[in-house]
Amino acid sequence: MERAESPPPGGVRADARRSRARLLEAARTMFASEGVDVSFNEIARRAGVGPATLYRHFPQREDLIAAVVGASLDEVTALAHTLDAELDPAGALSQWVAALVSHIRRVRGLSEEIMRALEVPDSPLAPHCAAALAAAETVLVRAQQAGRAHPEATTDDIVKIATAIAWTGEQSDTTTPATDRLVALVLHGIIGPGETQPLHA
Amino acid sequence: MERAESPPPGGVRADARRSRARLLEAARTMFASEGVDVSFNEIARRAGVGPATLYRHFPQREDLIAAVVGASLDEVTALAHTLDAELDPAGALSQWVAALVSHIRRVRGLSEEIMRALEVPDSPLAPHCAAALAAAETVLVRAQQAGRAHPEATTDDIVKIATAIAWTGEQSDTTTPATDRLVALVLHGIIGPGETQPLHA
DNA sequence: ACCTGAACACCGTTCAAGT
DNA sequence: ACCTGAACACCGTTCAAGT
Repeated sequence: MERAESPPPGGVRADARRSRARLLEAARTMFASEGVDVSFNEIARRAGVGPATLYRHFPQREDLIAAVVGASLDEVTALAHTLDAELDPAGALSQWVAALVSHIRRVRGLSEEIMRALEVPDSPLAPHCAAALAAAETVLVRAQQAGRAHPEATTDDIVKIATAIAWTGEQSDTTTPATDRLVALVLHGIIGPGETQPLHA
Repeated sequence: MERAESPPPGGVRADARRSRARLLEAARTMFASEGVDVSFNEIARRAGVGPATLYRHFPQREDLIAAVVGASLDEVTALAHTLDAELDPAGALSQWVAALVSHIRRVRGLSEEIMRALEVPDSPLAPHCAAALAAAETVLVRAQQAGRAHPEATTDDIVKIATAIAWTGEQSDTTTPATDRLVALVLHGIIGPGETQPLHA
């Protein structure tokens, strides 16, 4: 979906279009290498535009973040339906959570942005979060109906816990297995009536 | 325990002692109100000393943080033994995790520091984390021996998950019940063989 | 031995001026 | 309509100079 703001009558000027594209490209590469907390001024520098131009196109930092990583978040959302169709209830739920965690982990600092967007609903990232919550409902409800998920768990719980696990070890590039462990542990439950399945999901 | 650095032969000068005390006091109040990410310069200003004096006493930001909140962390550590003596295995484990979460939540930004300290072992906060891990072992092992905790769960898992939950909602002052829910959910397990206990711990 | 305040390079953000 | 570069107030950190 496109920006809701109506473009000027004569259409968007060519230089504006070009600036926006360069900013997005610069942000994409810098987010991927340095994380979401890179200097705003440096993104502008890298894009070859003035700082004010960056602010004109993306008034809030989160606007830029949403423009860059929103689509990637939507991918995970879409994945839920695939998993739901192909796997058993418990499998679909746990695979989806694992996928969500690994997606969030791909950009340093993203977990914090998502957590904020979950709390303040007028964030630019909020629509993508809402979509993810809807996707979570698909897999969660099915697992609950099959008696394979706690009946009181909510989609909010699921997404928050996934985000929190993704945040874990964000400081020092912990390898994926470490967070996989936590996902498995959380999903299988720490205190329970003595199930002894091994932890590797 | 005191700083390992040996004091100068003539003892610590009075003004140095006073500066240190003022810095700690200023940091304590500002950490409590604003969180751990307050401006270093402003702490110095509040303490009535120059910036360089702050750096002299606490070369790394984490040195100051450890000096201010270390003791509070040690309280939770001590609590483990009390709970262990008074409660059943599962109760002691879950109460301790809940206490850990609520302690970390009292200072905004602290969760991030603790997570870092868990990963990089030469952090000034690391000793306090190590103590907490040892305390976790007490309650965890007992719960495991009683068959009330996953046999493959480690103390590292416990403390990391608690820290991650504490981080949850740190952005927007979520009320305690919200994190209590997550603690209960994580402890009881999301996917398990159909236990239907209610979520309020 | 310890403190001070000025200094440096940076940051986020805005504003007047250009085309 | 859009961009520019200078500007402002701030930050973390360091350094020469004081006592």
